[in-house]
Amino acid sequence: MKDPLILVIEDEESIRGMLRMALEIAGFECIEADNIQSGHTMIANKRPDLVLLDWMLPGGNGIELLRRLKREDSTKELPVIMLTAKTTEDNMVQGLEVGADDYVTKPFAPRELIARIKALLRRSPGVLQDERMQVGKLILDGESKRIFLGQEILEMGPTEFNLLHFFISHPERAFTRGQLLDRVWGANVYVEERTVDVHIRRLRMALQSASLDYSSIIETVRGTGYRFSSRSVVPAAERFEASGMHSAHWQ
Amino acid sequence: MKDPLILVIEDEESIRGMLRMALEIAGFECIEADNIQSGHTMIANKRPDLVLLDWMLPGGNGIELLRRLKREDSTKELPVIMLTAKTTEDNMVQGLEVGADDYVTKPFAPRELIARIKALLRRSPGVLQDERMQVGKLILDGESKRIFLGQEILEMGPTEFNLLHFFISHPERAFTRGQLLDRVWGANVYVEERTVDVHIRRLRMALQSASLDYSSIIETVRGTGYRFSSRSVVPAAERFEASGMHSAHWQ
DNA sequence: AACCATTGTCATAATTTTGTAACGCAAATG
DNA sequence: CATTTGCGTTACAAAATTATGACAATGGTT
Repeated sequence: MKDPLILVIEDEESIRGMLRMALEIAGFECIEADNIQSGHTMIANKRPDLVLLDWMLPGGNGIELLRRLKREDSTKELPVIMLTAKTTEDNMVQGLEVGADDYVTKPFAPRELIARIKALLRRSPGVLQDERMQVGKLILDGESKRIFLGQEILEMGPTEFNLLHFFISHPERAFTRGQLLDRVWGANVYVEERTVDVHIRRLRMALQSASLDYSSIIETVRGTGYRFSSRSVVPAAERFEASGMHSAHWQ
Repeated sequence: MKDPLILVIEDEESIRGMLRMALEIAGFECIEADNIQSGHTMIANKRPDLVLLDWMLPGGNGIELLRRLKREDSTKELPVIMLTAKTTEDNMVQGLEVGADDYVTKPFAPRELIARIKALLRRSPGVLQDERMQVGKLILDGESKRIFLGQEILEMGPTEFNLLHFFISHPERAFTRGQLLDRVWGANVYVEERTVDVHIRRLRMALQSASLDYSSIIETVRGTGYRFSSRSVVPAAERFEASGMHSAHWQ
């Protein structure tokens, strides 16, 4: 999985440096801004997973930015940790009230900061996930992270699960290996394109149970890549029912 | 078991937001009202398990609503926690006199609030604690805080008990280590994610008696976390019986 | 104070999953 | 047909992820 991206908005060069080092050691990607202005821009462009925001900043108070972030829907969910020099209760309270997800007072122990960052980050991924989709007798349950074929549970690795998840939500459409790598493996991951073939095979293998064989639901599009198509396996009757909901439905 | 439903009656948007986040992380359902009026309506319609009531509210004092709630039989039992900005003894006393079950002064630590909510919910029957749940031959008795496997009593530490309690109330669903930390250990607890592994192991160890071995009822979901699934241990016949009660029932 | 149970962390072992390379067949090309 | 190109398969070693055992800190008891 890709390293989480942390944006540090802090004007003091030395503190930024320390933070960058601590963050990178802990395995985070790190980008920096030294003022509200560029900080806001970076949030819009780089889409960080979390923001460390200094309380006092030139060109506008830090809490001002925080307020703006929590007001906009697009950034409302973005976790923000306030960095404050003062220990006064006032600041903390005000920060939390405006919507900071946590705050840390300088000087802070890097270890504690990292722990808090992790604590916040672990809440993020579970938001956009748990759906349930079905095509024919093939069911993908995002909650339990399982695949059912009829009554049986299919065993497969995480990558195959993600691949199937992507396919089942983008049916009847051909993707190149490159597209699959970008959208299933994630951008900026350098992996041989032919590796996709191997995972396609593993997925096909997994798509057969004792009684049913759905392996051909993933079709090869020669010269292009692969396509998930229910036409090849799902009987006509079921197909009609499913197609009405764009080949998948949730319950 | 369905998550307890908490109603937050509070006019300040930012505080509501913070509360919602804290509550949801702690595993509660959350609905909100920004004034006495709609708050009262929601209590009647949604039947929350507990109410967080701000002291000062537009359209009628918060304590006014509290008084009304405690007067009516239908809502007399409904636990209410007052939120007050002032630390003055007066308010607190007045609130408790009118029948608030607890009160918390702002600024409050989310952790403390959650703890108090749980403490209150424990008292109301059938909501949080005193339940008895069963999956196969595994029985969790909330009152005695004991676990039975068939005839035997299983020994385990508090954390393992809580973990099992959480799992048994949320079966057939995969959780990340982070989610487990948030919901079993509590929000705002900074613990290494790997620690979950260790407790899972301890729980699995505990889940075997002399005659029965239920350790595999906790499945590891590679790349994600863990899942409590009765499929692996409970015979089909029993499974049917249990599933009808959503895999758990209480007395 | 000594003891015991419980916890959170590490270090290390055990397993699974992943990415590649290699080989052979099948489908286009001409 | 002979070639070339693309894909399916298999086998492996590297990389990730989990399981496990040990240990020190903590907190409560006796």
